[in-house]
Order: sequence, then C-alpha cells, then structure tokens
Amino acid sequence: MGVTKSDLFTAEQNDLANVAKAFAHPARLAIIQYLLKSNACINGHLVSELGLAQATISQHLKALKEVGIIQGTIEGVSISYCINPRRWEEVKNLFSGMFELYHNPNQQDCC
Amino acid sequence: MGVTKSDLFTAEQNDLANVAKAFAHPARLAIIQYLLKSNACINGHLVSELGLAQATISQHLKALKEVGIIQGTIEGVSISYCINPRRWEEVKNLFSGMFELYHNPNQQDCC
DNA sequence: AAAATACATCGTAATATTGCAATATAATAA
DNA sequence: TTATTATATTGCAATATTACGATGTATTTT
Repeated sequence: MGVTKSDLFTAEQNDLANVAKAFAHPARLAIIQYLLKSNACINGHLVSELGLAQATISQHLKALKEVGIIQGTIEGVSISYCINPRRWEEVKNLFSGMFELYHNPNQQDCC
Repeated sequence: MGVTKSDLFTAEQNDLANVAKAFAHPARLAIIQYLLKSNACINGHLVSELGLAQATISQHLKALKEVGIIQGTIEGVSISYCINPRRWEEVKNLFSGMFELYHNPNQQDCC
C-alpha cells in the first residue's frame, strides 16, 4: 500500500490533485510567487532567496515543471524560469471551477 | 531530513501549502465535490460512492477537517459532513490571490 | 584546453502519506 | 441490557516526499 488509487477517480480529479500537490509545499509556493513577481528569474537567485540547498531547489523546480506550470530556457550559463501562461490559465480555471461550485450567500452552516 | 522547513516561509505560504496538501488527493477532491453538490452528506454514502475502505475515507475526512474546510455534526448514529462556509471563502481568496498575481494579456511566453 | 559557473541528477537518510484489517467508541434499536 | 449501526482510531506495510552532499553535464571564460 501507500499508492494512490488513481483509477478510481476522473482524469480531472487526478490532474487537479497533481497540481495541488505541486502547490503543497511552501518552497514551491515561494518559487511561484517569485516568478509571478519578477516575471522571469534565474535559478541561482532562488538559492540565495530561499534558505534551501541548490539540489533541493532544483528538485522543487523539476516538480513544478512536471505539472507544466513553469518552463525554463537556457540563458548562457544559467537558466531562466517563468510561468507557462497557458497552463497557468488552465490551472486557474480548474481551481476556480471547483470554488464556484459552492453557493451560500448567507455564509450559513448546513450542519 | 524529510521534514519541510516551515520556518523559512511565511505563515500565509505555509497555510496555503497545507490547504493545497488537503486538495492533493483525488479521493479528497471527490469528497469535496460530493459535499459541494449535495450541500450536506453522510459518511456512509461516501464509502459506497468512492471505492475505498471505510477506514481510508475516515482518514481523508480527518485531513479535510484538520485544515478546516469541512465540518461534521453527529446526526443520530451517523455524521453529517459539510463545507465550512467561512473557511471555504478564506481558502478561495488565498488561491485567487495567488492566481491574480499573474497578468499576461497576450498569453506570451517570457522565456 | 583548462578552469569556472550554473544547474541537474544520484544516492541516501529521515519522515510523511496511503490504504486497510482489526478493533474501539458512541448512539440508537430490540 | 444486549445487539446493531456508523464512524473513529490503531497498527502496520508499501510507497512517496523532503533535504542535501557528492557528482555529472553543459556553457562560458581565460
């Protein structure tokens, strides 16, 4: 055991869960927020920005790349990372789709 | 090692990461979506709805309760779970706050 | 070519998560 | 009181995640 039973769920549920997993670490959120603010970045800046080892940050960047929300291009000796605009929009819609399923104008508890 | 270094990050980053962790499993998303649709629910329904064991679902419900997005009240022999409206709103704002940090009208890559 | 710079990957230790059977608990029904 | 029903908790095995030192790789600089 210890393996998620993905086949029990819809493709959308699994996709959203995977993206949420990418968001589920403060270092990855810090990376994303840094990218959102600077609208481009170089990995080395992150190593000094966050207090984690270079290998660890590289690992977090890989996780973000794997769900498609960031992309990087070789820029001389270093690498420029940025948000992938299309995937970002897609992910934003996945989340807001879920949040908008709830309607409770009075903010009342149902139980 | 193996422990997230929470002290390196802001309270908001840690909070958002913890909520994202709660969303980071398709079974928990399925539970949330079921609650959103039925606007109330009983645990037993979930055991037949999803294909997981009762202990497993109880564990997922606990995880959702711990980040505050659901709440449950004793209803005779069973328990009624529902979305916590205030926390839901709060979490929605946390996420949309992040999504709205990005502005790129042309959907163009920066790198 | 050799050194330097910037990342990526590998290997490994520590810890967390997932899933479930078994068992405990709490509320109603008989 | 003794079942019965519904859910929670415990204990455990399998797997995943986090972190980092060491090392590999690719590009520039000297």
